[in-house]
Amino acid sequence: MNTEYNPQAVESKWQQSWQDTNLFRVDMKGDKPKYYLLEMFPYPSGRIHMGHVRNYTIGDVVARYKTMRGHNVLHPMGWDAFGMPAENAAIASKIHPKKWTYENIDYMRTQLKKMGFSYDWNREIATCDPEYYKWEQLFFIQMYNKGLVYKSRAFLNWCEQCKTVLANEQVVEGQCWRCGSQVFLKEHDQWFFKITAYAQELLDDIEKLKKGWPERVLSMQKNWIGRSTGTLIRFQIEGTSDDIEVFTTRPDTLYGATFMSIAPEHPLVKALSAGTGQEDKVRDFVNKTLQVDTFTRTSDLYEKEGVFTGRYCINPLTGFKMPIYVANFVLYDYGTGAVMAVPSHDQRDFDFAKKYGLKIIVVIQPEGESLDSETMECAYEGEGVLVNSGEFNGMKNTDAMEAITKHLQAQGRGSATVNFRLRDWGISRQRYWGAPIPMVYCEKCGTVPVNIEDLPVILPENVELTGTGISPISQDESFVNTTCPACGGKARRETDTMDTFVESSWYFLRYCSPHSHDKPFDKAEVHYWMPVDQYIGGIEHAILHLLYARFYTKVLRDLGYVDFDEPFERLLTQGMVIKDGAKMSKSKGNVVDPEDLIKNYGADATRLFCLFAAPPEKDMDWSDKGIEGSYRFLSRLWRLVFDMKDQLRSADASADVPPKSMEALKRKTHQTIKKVTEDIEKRFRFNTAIAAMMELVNDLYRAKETASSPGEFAVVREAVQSLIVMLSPFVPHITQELWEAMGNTGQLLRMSWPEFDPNWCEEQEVTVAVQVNGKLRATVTVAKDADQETVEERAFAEANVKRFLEGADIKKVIYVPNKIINIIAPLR
RNA sequence: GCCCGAGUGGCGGAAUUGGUAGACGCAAGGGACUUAAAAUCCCUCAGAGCUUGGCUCUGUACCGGUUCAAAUCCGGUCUCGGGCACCA
Repeated sequence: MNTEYNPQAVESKWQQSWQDTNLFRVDMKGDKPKYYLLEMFPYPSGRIHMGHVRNYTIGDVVARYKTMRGHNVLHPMGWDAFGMPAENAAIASKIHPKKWTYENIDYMRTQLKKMGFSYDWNREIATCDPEYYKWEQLFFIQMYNKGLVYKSRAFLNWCEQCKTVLANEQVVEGQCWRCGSQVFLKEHDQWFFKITAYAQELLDDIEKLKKGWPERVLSMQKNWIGRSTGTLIRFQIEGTSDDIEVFTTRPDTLYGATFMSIAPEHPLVKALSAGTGQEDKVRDFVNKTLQVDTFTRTSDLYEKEGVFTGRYCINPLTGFKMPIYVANFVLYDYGTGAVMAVPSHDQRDFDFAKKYGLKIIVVIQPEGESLDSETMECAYEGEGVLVNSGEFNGMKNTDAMEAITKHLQAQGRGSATVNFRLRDWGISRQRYWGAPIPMVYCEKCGTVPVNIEDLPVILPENVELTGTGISPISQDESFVNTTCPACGGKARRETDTMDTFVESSWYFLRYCSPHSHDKPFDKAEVHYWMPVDQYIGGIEHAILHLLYARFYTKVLRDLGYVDFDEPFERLLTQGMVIKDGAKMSKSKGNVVDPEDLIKNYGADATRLFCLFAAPPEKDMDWSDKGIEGSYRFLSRLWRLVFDMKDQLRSADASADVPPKSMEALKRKTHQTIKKVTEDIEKRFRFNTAIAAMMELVNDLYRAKETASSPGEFAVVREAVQSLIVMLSPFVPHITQELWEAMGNTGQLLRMSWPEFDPNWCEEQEVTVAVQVNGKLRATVTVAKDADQETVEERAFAEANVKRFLEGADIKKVIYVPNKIINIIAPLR
């Protein structure tokens, strides 16, 4: 053992040892309770960043802790390896995405090993491996056969920069989640996963997640699913037998519906305007609107405009001829893409009606007021009583909602319905580096799934990447041209690839049996390990990945693969790593490279600071000075053991009765064990756990000065030994080295977690605060659980207490044992 | 606009059930050791005041309330962060 703490030497020594002994290998043998700890796997972008370091350090503490508590812990790692950066790198520097990806994986694996994370590398997976995406293609076909996958032509979010469509979840404030450029709507053929079929279940099962997931994530998911109840109403288009369908949450205002607004993307637009003389105007308006990016279109400031289609529809209750407008504010995506407009009771419709001179009819009167459609200056959106509403006049509007819906139902013109904001998940990507969609287009048979025996549909490697926006594999004739699985005739393959979020929707299942060749995963293995007991990752996936994975789990359940409803029992969303008040980014120049930290301070100091600087769920401020503090602490720990190593080696840690001089240290030791155990177990508060261990080190430095006899060193040894074991999940390398230096053998990961003795956790003397009229006037030290009389006697003896009691009558004394005594004594 | 969270020293943060606010660390200042520096060790460190080895007052975004006692509970306000949002 060296005098000086040299992290590099210590860390590489033990990393080698762990690898050589397969220390982190797990399987489902044994009678220990299982524990599945999962961190969100990284995209192999090239190097790990501080966000990974923080995420995986938190996970590693829990994994090691649970192992030491006697659990059989599955702690896997892999690569979310399909995705656009690989392709962009290929376009920019002519490296094949596969080569680029696998080189990155190799480098990042080395980096993760240098951090000392306890992954079972035997279970490593990369989603770009055909052995992985083969099963995804199988799921796709099975979902297709079950009606959970369909193809449709629709207006979709298009990112010009990435040359691909995006799912709704991947558009943030009208911008691409990946590159930040503006998103436009563009008409496309797309494959969809029918996530809406699970909308209600996804919402209902949030209840099951309440005990283990952060409230914040659940409320975001609830918002996203966006359930609202209302009425579906069919309006007949004048002069035809066709209908326009509308979803409304205000059927009570139907008598006031005086016109109709439909989205520019609505498929009826063309037909409606045909032959009315409005055709040109409508076409120009639609084209103009479609050119506006999504962000502008959905902003409050965007001018509300519309064009009359030249047609009318009939209000089913009043028979009123409602002009049909194409309006730029109507979302094709929500409800039916058409809205019945009630200008008297909806501000937007009111503004629109004023602008285009459309009729306004008041149908709800608020109590004690009388609105007049001629004079009203804004819409009335509140509650009231129905007027101008035929047989419903006089009814409260809240009652009228149901009554009118029933009435419509009887006429065959409407029905009560539930509408979700959630849209089906569009998964086609017009990009190369992804899993091919296993479908074939046959001239005779139409769209046909690939035969299951023919999977995987391998992504061709010999392609040219130009970045022009045409799917590269569509250029590969040998890939595209195939035979129809049904009739054997000439056919063409689908050339879009799947959204990479599909891969991350089930990778946690593959980890359970990563080498399974004949099926996606072994049922018994999955049954043993799943669900994930603790999932850890960034809040940025609150909706995206976490919603998709929940959906996919339910689909796989319905396909008979798994028998649980939710994949992740508990979720911890860790905060971002911030420096100088901003998220680390190249453009801001505030990036800290973990590799430099490992080089300068070692992995242990890096891990320690990540855990100590803030509680895991909060954003963490990076501080260059802070990591020096962590390094200082580890050096202090090193010296402590080094200075005493001879005495510690010869001391007997099992001596039961400590000498008087060491009672305080023994007490502190057991208090620290209790605190650290509870902080990890109950609260995930690693920062306070570390603070407690720092206190113990401070006390040990004091004890070191006074200890001389073997009996005293026995207590010191117990303290140091417990400390090293407890610190090992946090800083596994230095602790292992010190463990050995003290004359112990074996891996700390195989040691059991120290137990505290409750008798030694309690102080025998306590400091009781003495208050007079609620203000602190003194403190007295008394025996633990001293009775009130004793404490009172001591309290009254305090000079400062006497001073404040002078000229006062003691009315009442409140005593909380071991804490506080409050003397209530108002002045005379 | 609706729905969540948060607000404590110069800074990161602690106070777990309402019971001594500021643990632990960083920064800063002072001292010891040293030829010197680094490292290390020790001390001070919320603000104001005073009769200064100690004591008083104020203090957990702001205003008010409940309570013997509030950072913690309740009502209101402000600020910041996040989500949803022309959602029919």
